[in-house]
Amino acid sequence: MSRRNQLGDLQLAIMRVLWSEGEASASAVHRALWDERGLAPTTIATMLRKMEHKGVVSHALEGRKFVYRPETTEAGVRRSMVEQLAQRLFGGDVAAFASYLISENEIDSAELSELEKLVAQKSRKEKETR
Amino acid sequence: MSRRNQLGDLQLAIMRVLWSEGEASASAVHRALWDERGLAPTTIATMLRKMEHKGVVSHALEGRKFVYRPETTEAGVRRSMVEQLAQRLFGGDVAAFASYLISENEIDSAELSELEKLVAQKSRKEKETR
DNA sequence: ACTTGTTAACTACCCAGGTAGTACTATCGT
DNA sequence: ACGATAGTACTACCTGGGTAGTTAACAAGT
Repeated sequence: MSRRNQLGDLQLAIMRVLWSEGEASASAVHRALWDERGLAPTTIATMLRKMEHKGVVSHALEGRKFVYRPETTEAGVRRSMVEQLAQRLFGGDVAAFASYLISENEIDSAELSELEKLVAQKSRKEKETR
Repeated sequence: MSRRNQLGDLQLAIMRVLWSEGEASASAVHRALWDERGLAPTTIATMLRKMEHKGVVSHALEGRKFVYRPETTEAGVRRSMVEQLAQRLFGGDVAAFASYLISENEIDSAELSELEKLVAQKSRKEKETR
C-alpha cells in the first residue's frame, strides 16, 4: 500500500538517521551523513522539505530551528518496498521471492541453519492454527 | 551492479513481452499490453526508444518496421533489482532479507515445506564443499 | 496519381529524486 | 550596534520514468 512509503536512496539514509535519533534538525542530519555522502547542507534541507511534502516526516519549531520527526516507521517502509518489488518481479508471490533469494545467493551455513529453524517454526505454527 | 538493469513498471511489462516473444515490433508490444494498460501506441514506442538508449533492448529493421529484441535477461534484471533492494534495506544481507520475507508474510504450508526442503538441501551442499 | 493508413521521429509535459546556489533572517559574540 | 554565523526559503537544474500529440515518411488500395 501507499506509494508514500517508496523512498529513494538519500531519503532512506535520512530516515535512518531520524529513526535512530528519534528526531533531528536538518543540520544534525547533515552532520550524520557527512562522512558517508558529503552532500551540501542545502541538499539535505531541500530533501527534508520534499519529504515533508510527501508526508514521511514532519517538522516542529524548537527554539529557532526546525526539528524533523519521522512520520513513518522503518517496518512500514520495508513492508511497502518489499511488497512493491515482490509485486513487480514475482507477481506478489512471496514464497517465490524467498525461494529465489535462497537459491540464487550465497548464504553461509550458520545463516542457513537459522533459516531452517525459522521455516520449521513457522511451519509448525501454521499447522497448529488449522 | 549496473543501474542499466533497474527497470520501471512499464519497462518491465514491455520486457516481459519481449522475453516471452523473443522479439516484437512496437505495435505488437502495444497490442500485447493493451488490455492490461490501455496506453497510446506512441507511449510504447517512446518507451522502447528510451529503453534502447539505455541499452536494454535493440532494434533491427525488418521489412519496413522495427523489431525490438531484449538485450538483457530476465534473470539479470531480477538479480540487479533484488540486489539493489537488499542493499538499500538490509545492507546487502541476503539472509536477513530472506528471513524477513519469511517471518513477516503469509506463506501457506505447502510452500513452507518447499522452502524447508530448499534450505535443507542448500545446507547440505554447503557442508559437502567444505 | 491521390487518399488513407501504418509506422517512426520529434517534441513536449508532468512528476519525483537528487543536488546545490543564492537570498533572506535571526541570533550571537564582541 | 554590527558583523559573522547558522538556519530556512526559494529557485534552478539534471536525470529518468511515464504519457502522449504532432508530424513526416512511405506503402498500399482504388
